[in-house]
Amino acid sequence: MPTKKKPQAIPAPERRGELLATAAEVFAAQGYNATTVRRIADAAGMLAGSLYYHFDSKESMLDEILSTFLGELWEGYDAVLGAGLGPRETIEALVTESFREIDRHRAAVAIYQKEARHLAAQPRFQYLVESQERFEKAWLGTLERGVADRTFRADLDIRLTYRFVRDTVWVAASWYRPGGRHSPEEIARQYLSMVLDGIALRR
Amino acid sequence: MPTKKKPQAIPAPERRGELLATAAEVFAAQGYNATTVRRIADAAGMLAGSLYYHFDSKESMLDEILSTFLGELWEGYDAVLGAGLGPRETIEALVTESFREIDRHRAAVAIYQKEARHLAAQPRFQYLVESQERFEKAWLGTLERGVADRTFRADLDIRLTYRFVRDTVWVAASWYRPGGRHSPEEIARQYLSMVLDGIALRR
Amino acid sequence: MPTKKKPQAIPAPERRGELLATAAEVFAAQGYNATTVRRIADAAGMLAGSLYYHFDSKESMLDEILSTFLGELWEGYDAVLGAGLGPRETIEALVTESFREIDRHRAAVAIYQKEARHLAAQPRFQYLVESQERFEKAWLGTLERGVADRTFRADLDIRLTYRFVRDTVWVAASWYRPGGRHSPEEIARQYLSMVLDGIALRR
Amino acid sequence: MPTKKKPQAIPAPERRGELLATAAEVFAAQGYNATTVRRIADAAGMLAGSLYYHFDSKESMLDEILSTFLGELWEGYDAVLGAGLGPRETIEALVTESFREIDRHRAAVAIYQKEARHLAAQPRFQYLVESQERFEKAWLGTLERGVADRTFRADLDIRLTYRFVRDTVWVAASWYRPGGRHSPEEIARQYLSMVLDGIALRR
DNA sequence: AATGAATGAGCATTCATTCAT
DNA sequence: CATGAATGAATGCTCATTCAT
Repeated sequence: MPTKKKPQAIPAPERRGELLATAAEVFAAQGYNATTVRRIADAAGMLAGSLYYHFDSKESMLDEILSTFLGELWEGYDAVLGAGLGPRETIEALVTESFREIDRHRAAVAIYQKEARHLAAQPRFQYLVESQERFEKAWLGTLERGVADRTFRADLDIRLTYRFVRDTVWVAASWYRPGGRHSPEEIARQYLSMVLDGIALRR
Repeated sequence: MPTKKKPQAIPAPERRGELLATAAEVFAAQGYNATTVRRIADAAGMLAGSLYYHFDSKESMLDEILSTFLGELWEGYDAVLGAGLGPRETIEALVTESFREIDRHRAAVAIYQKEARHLAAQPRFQYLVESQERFEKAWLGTLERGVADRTFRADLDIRLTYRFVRDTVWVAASWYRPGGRHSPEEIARQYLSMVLDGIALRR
Repeated sequence: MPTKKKPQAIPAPERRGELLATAAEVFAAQGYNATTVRRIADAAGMLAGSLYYHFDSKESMLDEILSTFLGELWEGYDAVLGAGLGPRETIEALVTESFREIDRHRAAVAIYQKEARHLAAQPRFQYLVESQERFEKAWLGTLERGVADRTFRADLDIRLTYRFVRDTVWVAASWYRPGGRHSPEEIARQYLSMVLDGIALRR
Repeated sequence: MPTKKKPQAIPAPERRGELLATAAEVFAAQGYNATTVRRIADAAGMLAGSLYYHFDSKESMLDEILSTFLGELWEGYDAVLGAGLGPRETIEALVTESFREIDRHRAAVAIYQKEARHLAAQPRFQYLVESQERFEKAWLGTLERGVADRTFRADLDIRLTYRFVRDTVWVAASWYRPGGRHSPEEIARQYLSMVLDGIALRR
């Protein structure tokens, strides 16, 4: 947790961040719907009603958690996509960036995995749909470039391949624990090795 | 599926099955907790209270859906595991069987993915834990055999590899729609090709 | 339970009686409100809905149980009250008759004790109020006669005495089990001895 | 009683007490099962859900009402039983204490009378059984001492006598209204006179 | 900033009752 | 006579949210 908040006057935006981190952890552990505002408040050491001084609603906490996460994710992705790398290097960089993101925002990623689909139906979470579309465009485009320049195999259904790679990376958030045996970079390397070269021994 | 039953003298135990299929569909679409008994009843064309003539509780519907699914899954898996196949053929058969299961029980698989973790804490759903342990033993054992006999690569963390393969297969339930472009067997073949040989073109 | 019902044709009024006895037993054991129609049906070996062939409603079962009991009770009481006995002999006869009634209709008496007060508010059970009024008149009148002719003590509040005697007798239904150690007449004798002469040893 | 609280800074734990008194009154009047949480809330001038801010459940209200009552009852009883009185004086003191308790906790006593038997089956209300056993031991023991020292008659079945005295006292709660014509002590005196010496005039 | 108390809508579940067969 | 299936109103309870202090 960040520094001690200053005695007074200043709005203490850090408090927001702390509370959101707490909320994200609980949402990830119990699921958004199953999480009561009271449990978040308990975890934050306050009463349920007090959260409403900081946030409009339970939903707006979720909103802020997800949009903050997606903001940072796209910062990283955009840097990769704008770097002019080849298809294979782009995939490698995106996967590595993804595992770093899982490391930094594990709770947010887990929430995203569980809740994105049904949240996407609400206007408020329209940006989830947009993000997903950009996401698909970036990955699918890279795979297509790779097939075209013979980096990737041409005999696979490309949408199936896209889903394979995408899922393969992100589900890791469901078991990944920051500070565990493997660093995000190490996990990325192993995953890339499996995705690119397969698990069968080459002869 | 909520097709109206024919105006004949249908035996009745089928009614249970119909209702469970309806419930599974709704659970899969909205999540177990977010699904109200009323919505299930709506989908079944009856009133909420009427469901309780057939089932003890919302939870017992979930229970019956999951245990039925796992029962059939293990029937298939046990046949594969008892067939005396080599590691690669075993993995191929398990993956194919899994996609067939996704095809037959898409809703149940989706529910399992979303809810298994927190349900496992309840005594009533202890069998989820047991199933998961058997599952892990079967897959991990096969991978280890494969590493030993040089079917699979020895340079990968084996637990990471297990998770990779496992997740890779089952998340497919989140996008798979029965009756779509690809048959389960076709999807299995493509997934196996990616998992075993990778997506990179071999030189 | 009575004789085997005849093969057909005749409406079998005995069946009603059997069912009412079953219902009374369950009402007495669990309380009227807490008793579900299903439990009565279970105890009678049929399904809940089937009871409605015999009775209009759960309430009408209760009604029939109570009115039958009160009918028999008043038959006995009226015989006593019309016999021209002295106050002490009247009290003795009423108490003895009451214990006989408890012996014959234990369930009904227990139900009466628990439910009469709040049932009395409903028009349908108006007869409970009337019965209670006749009851009070009979007992109070007898006690007053006894005070007047110096059979009973004059130094006691007569309404208090009435309640004392009345409650004393009827609560016995809450612990009395037919076929137990004491016959109704034996219990009546002991109660009368206590009520009339007290439990203290006379010097 | 639902008197509006004064517009001051009242400590708040009193609120619990007020609500419990209200609930007890309703339970006593309608029976525990027949009482809806909504009716209690109505009587307290709030909505049903609001009660759950103060209490865990309807059952825990009942629990608190009964255990509070029994706690105070045993405080009084223990003082009497520890005072080293003779059998007759002990009975007199217990009866007087009981009527005082009825005066103070009329609703709780009435609830106890109606519900204790079936509540006793639940583990949560085990203390009702224990209390009843201590109760029986105290009364039965006192009666036995009295028979031994020739204070009480030897020609009566002692268990029957116990039930007689016990019921005789406690049913009074069903008609007693605090603030009525007779003080608890006056009623106790009359009851004792009847129980000990009988209602028949001595010659 | 936070508390304590309350709101009100909604939920899973129960149950007396109905009715076609 | 009895069953199987359904109804619909009510019940205990939960929970996001509000607001005066």
